[in-house]
Amino acid sequence: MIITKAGRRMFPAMRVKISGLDPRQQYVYHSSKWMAAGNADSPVPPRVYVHPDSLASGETWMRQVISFDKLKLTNNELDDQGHIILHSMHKYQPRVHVIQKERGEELSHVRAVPQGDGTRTLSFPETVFTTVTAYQNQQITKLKIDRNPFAKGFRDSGRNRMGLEALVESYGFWRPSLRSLMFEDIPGMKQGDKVSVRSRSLLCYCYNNFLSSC
Amino acid sequence: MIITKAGRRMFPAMRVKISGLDPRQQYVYHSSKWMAAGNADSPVPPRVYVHPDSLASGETWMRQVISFDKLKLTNNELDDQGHIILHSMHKYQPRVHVIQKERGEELSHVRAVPQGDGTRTLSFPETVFTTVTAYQNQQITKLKIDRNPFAKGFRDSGRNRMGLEALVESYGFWRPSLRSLMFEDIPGMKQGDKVSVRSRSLLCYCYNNFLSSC
DNA sequence: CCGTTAACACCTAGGTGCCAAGAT
DNA sequence: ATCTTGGCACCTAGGTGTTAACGG
Repeated sequence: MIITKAGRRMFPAMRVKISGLDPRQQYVYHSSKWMAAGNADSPVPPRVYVHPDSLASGETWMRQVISFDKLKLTNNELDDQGHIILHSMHKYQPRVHVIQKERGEELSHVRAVPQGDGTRTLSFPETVFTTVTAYQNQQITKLKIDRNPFAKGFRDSGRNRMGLEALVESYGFWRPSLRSLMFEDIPGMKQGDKVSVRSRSLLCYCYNNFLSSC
Repeated sequence: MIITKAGRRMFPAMRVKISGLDPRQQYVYHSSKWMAAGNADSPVPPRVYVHPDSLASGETWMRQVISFDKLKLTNNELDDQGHIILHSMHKYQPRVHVIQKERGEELSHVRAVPQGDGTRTLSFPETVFTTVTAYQNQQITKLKIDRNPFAKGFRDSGRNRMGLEALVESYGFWRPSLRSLMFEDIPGMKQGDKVSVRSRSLLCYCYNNFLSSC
């Protein structure tokens, strides 16, 4: 994933369909978790992306696909735009937090995600990605240009579509697949089985698994 | 103000600075109230525009000017985009509601504004406007073109700036003036004097008073 | 006759990868 | 060497008044 100082979107965006919620007031958080690869060289407190539709009822969240397409990544540790701060050349795994609204707690881009019974944390291993400042692999570049509407200016309309795209399609990843969610090991959290999540837009992430660099 | 079926913004937008709030959780609503001019020919239930920053603390609201520039007006009574539905050739007065968040009440574009001690309703007589589908007065047109960045394509950069603009400037309206707020006569509401509001962008509205049509 | 509509040219605002230049 | 930066051309997305055609 390309990151800059000014902040760029994550493409493709995390898109999720959720069910099994109580039609009560809920949030959806989205955050990023730093994965392995070196010791603690991250002095920056982690941030979360609060979905702009928050605060909304469970009924509202379940009605349609929840898209995090306005989320922006940056490598600027002094960022004051509320973007998710990442380090280049590191591997990350996006996480989605479903947080039940209780009492008068405030939403915040900087505050840590409240933990406890009211919090569900989901993560999909196929959405793991590596941050870069310039693409290392020409096939990833091609894929981004073909899929991202904002990159249409670089499209080579007459090219033959063979390559990784056809390969990945043969794996059946390009169609949304129903995923059971994976609760993380948060102390005191019940591993309730009522919530299910459908992950979409997996295609490009799959490339990140096929190719070691992105 | 121009209204269409698809929905157009109100220009200039309502911009307000508020003080005297308790730094607790608050909303800011914005709605429109139909004024006089004929009997009840409005079978459509009135809508309100919920400021996108809602829900936020009083501290947040007081920190900067609150702009309602994304509010859209429409003359389509079957509108399903949540826009404010108005009738053409009628006079309206925008209102701002400051609503204290209590319990678990939900925000809604259609629900009526809750009334009681926790609600303050403000209105500025100088922001009264008349709805049209085509401008009736060439000076209003000129003003809109000169002030609205999206209408820059119609600007006649070499024109002489004399006319109503100079006239209104002589009245001192083009500078933000501190306005004491006017609480409406809502039963059971205390006329507390702690809240003050600074209304901005009054210039164009003033034209609506100088000119009978807009 | 007059109010309304929809397509239009022209803007603002912002999201792409590219590429030459800079930084380490 | 390798990674990073900032300006760029090229897009999407959407906000203007205009204008001709429409409709009561």
